[in-house]
Amino acid sequence: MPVGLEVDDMKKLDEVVATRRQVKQGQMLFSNGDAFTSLYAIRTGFFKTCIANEDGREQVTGFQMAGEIIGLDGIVTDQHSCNAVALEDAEVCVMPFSNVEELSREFPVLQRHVHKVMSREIVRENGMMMMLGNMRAEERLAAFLLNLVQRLHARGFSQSEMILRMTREEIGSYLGLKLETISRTFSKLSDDGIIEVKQRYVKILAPDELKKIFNPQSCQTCI
Amino acid sequence: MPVGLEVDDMKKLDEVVATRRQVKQGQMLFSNGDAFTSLYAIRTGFFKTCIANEDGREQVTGFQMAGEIIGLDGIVTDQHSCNAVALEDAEVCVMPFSNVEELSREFPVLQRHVHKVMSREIVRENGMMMMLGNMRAEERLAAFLLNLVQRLHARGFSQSEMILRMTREEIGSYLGLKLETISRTFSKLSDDGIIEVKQRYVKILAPDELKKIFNPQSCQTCI
DNA sequence: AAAAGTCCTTGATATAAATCAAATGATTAG
DNA sequence: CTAATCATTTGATTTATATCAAGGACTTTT
Repeated sequence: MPVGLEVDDMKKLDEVVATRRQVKQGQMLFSNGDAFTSLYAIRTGFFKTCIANEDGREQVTGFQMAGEIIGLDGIVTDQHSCNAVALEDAEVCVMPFSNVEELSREFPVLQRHVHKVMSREIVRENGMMMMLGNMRAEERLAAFLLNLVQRLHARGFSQSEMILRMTREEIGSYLGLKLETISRTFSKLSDDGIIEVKQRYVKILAPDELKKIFNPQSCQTCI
Repeated sequence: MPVGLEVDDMKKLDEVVATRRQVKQGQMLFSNGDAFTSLYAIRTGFFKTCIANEDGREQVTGFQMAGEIIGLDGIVTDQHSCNAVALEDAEVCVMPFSNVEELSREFPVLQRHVHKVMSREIVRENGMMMMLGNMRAEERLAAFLLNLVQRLHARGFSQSEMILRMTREEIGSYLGLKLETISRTFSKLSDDGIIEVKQRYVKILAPDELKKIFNPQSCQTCI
């Protein structure tokens, strides 16, 4: 994944991702309390990570798709502190963390890459704190849809259409809202002609309007 | 900071933290957009990190005290994405990140330490998402106070008393609440005899009651 | 094809926290 | 020492979202 490596070096790096693992829809890649041994690079499929309170309340902490890394939560205590659930059949590369660390010492470019992956996750979660602490339901959903479609587009999919892999309840949990609020907000955006929604299918009809909801200042067409 | 090093190794590590920097109360150690060059280990003082929306809304993303590391947000883009503001006169060790990376390659124990620091921050932010997404005002403030006093106690301070370094507004921003709600919740906890509050001074009178509010299940004395 | 189970939508009502407002208490500047 | 500013508390009211409830749509099972 990191660039700037020689062919021979690449072979060494391949060792780190030698083994793969299939995860069926609904199954867990790892769960809270599991011993931490490896990071996982998602090859195909779609995951959610979530944590649960003692009194049963659940918080989805992220949705991850192909090319993204999960498992970073386990490093600090050598135990995972969240559950990683496949929302569709998935395949991951298992990257034993001791290998990752060993090769990071050998290849500065890999080391830098690992650091960036972790920093990116910290910055993402900072943004989530802003969402959860300051934004209204419509803003949260707009930001969520824009982020999702942008990540899908970066993987070669449409920049306006998508099939959601998660339920309204899971979106709600991620955004700190109840499923009814998610549903109502979808309906509102649909009534306003900004998106088209049919169950899990979402089409963004007016991306600039959506951006304006998320962030009134930064809209391209309304300056 | 990491353990398991020889004396000679320690000297090398000292190089990484050779320079120090004073930050006066109210001043910024770094701010959004600044080039990222270094991590900072807080020697003395107290910081907040915060991000600001384009439309002026501010989210405090963390409070940091002696022994903690700030600046990890800058790694991913080589630019800082938040502001770090000293809430009291502070001194930090400047750790040029290139040195940190270089020495990490040489000393696996340091490498592991850096990874744990980053993972800890990810896990902390996961917990904040749970707070902001699922908990009521009283639970958030209880969790906040317990966390703060626990960190202070780990540094040799009282396990029941503390002087807050931040305003009600900053606590509110961190917890996704308005300052009036923080004030009312302080008053409620005080009326219930769980804490004593006099402006910035807080004394925890009934720690188990506070834990029960934060997490009804995990209380020691109520099983 | 019918039944059962999810998931989703929508309406009516309740509620926690926000907002607006004013007074009080602390801290800083002159 | 006094004025001025800033931080905090408290009350009254509003509001966004949660909760409760019911029906509808889609999916899976039999």
